[in-house]
Amino acid sequence: MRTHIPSGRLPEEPSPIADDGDETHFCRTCAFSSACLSVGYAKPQLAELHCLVEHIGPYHADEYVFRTDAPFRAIYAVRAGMVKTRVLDGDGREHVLGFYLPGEVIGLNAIYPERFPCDAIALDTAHFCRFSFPAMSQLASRMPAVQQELFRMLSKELGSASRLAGDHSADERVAAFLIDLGDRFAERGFSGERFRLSMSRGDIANYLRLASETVSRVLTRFRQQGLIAVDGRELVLVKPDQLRQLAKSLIGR
Amino acid sequence: MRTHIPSGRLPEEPSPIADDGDETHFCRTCAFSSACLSVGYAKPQLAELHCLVEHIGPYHADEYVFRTDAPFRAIYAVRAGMVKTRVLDGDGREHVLGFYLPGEVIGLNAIYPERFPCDAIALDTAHFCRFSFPAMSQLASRMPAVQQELFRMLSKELGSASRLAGDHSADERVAAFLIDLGDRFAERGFSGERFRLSMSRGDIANYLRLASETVSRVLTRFRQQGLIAVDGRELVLVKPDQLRQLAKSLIGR
DNA sequence: CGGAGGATTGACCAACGTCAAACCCGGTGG
DNA sequence: CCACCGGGTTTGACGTTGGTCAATCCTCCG
Repeated sequence: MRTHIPSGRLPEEPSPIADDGDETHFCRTCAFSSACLSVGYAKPQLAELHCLVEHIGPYHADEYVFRTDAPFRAIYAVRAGMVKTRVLDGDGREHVLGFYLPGEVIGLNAIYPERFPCDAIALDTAHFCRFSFPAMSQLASRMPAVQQELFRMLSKELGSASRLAGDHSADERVAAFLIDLGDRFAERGFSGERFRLSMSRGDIANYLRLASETVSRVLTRFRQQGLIAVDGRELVLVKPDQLRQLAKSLIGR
Repeated sequence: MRTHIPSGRLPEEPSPIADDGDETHFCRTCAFSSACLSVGYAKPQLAELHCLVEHIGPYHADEYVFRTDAPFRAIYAVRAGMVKTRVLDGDGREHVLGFYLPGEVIGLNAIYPERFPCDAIALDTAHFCRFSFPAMSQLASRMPAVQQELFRMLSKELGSASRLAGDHSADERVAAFLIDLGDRFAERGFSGERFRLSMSRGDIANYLRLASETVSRVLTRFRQQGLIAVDGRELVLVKPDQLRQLAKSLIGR
């Protein structure tokens, strides 16, 4: 059974697309814009960053952005759409490492092995900025703010990876997942309480280490309890505080 | 019941201690030595690294090296002994993020939040090198090899964090844990098949998301199957290949 | 209108957690 | 020297959460 989502099809929400960069401006949501702008680099320095960026896309749902074992040459910032990264284990079971929104960066886990340790697959129609990593680290040597931003991104991702590693109930994990996604949408200027889950229930399950049936059941229960409203992949967090309460053992401190 | 470990108390094994650094030499196992030496930096540059290092310790078992929420100023390389990092969740349950051997570095996950997101607790008598992080990143800007090494360490840790996040049976997780530890001992020049588990069964359990009883049961089963020999915390991997086989869904791609 | 893939729901089951008892070892003090 | 104590470890019995299998439904498409 479905819940009718209150005011229809999210008419006035900005779509989670930030494809607004050009030759001299960063996309509104870009992970790197803050690295430079906030520290006051002027246009000429920005140009350096721009000249190592390559806009790629569109990729359509289910298309690979990069594949496991491909040699690592670049990191990718999501400009529009949504992606998942995943590994397939020996038995062919999928483990989803993460979902990435516009403004977020993928490929950082490939630096050490010098090959991508995972696949990246578009969930939506998605666009990216590709940053050559050698060029990027060279730039980082000259621009401490860029270096700092790379350190921060890596460290941040380390934090979220270990959050998932904890052992928690299905309810806690699903609640934490919804809250985290909402917070990240909000961080990028979208609504944090009303958004689209571009991934399938199976993807969510493979991310949270649950069976897709369990994800389904938990979502249904949350809906019955009035915590959320779901219509297919459209989602509203009706009682975010209560969800956050549920999730607090995971979200941590 | 206990297995008598073949040749007694590991008499001729080098103890996992690498406290052999001085004012002009790195410890044999140091994570940073390769960053500089392998790229051919001469003594003067090395001196720069040395002057931002501070030797601290000894810490005894159960002593804190740093605590959750303490402001982040430095990263720590283990010189001798073993440490765990851990978080306590809302209900006071412990989640162990990792165990660290001589030559490995802790504190990288504190860069982004600018506070330590976890406690670090000695399991043994342990010594450390403390590297001021501001000084370190400044140095990284001037020495690409240092910057590169930091990126690599962060990326590597990201890899291991997501490995644990997968969903696997208790057997697979314990096997992977033993193999991983052995590989890391070997990487640092110690025996990879005969070593001491400085942490309690409970610590292992909190790391692997199992109950300590389950860890105990799996270890006894492995012993009965002749895969390992255990005497308290002394361990021998009798059939590493078979363990690696068991662990492959976790270790591998 | 029909087909296909995802989502939901239900019934059953197994892996692992919980609770509890016994055990082992090292340490301490009489 | 030995008895006692205490924490960690092992082992056993049992319960619960979430996985598996299967049927149905829904929705998006052609």
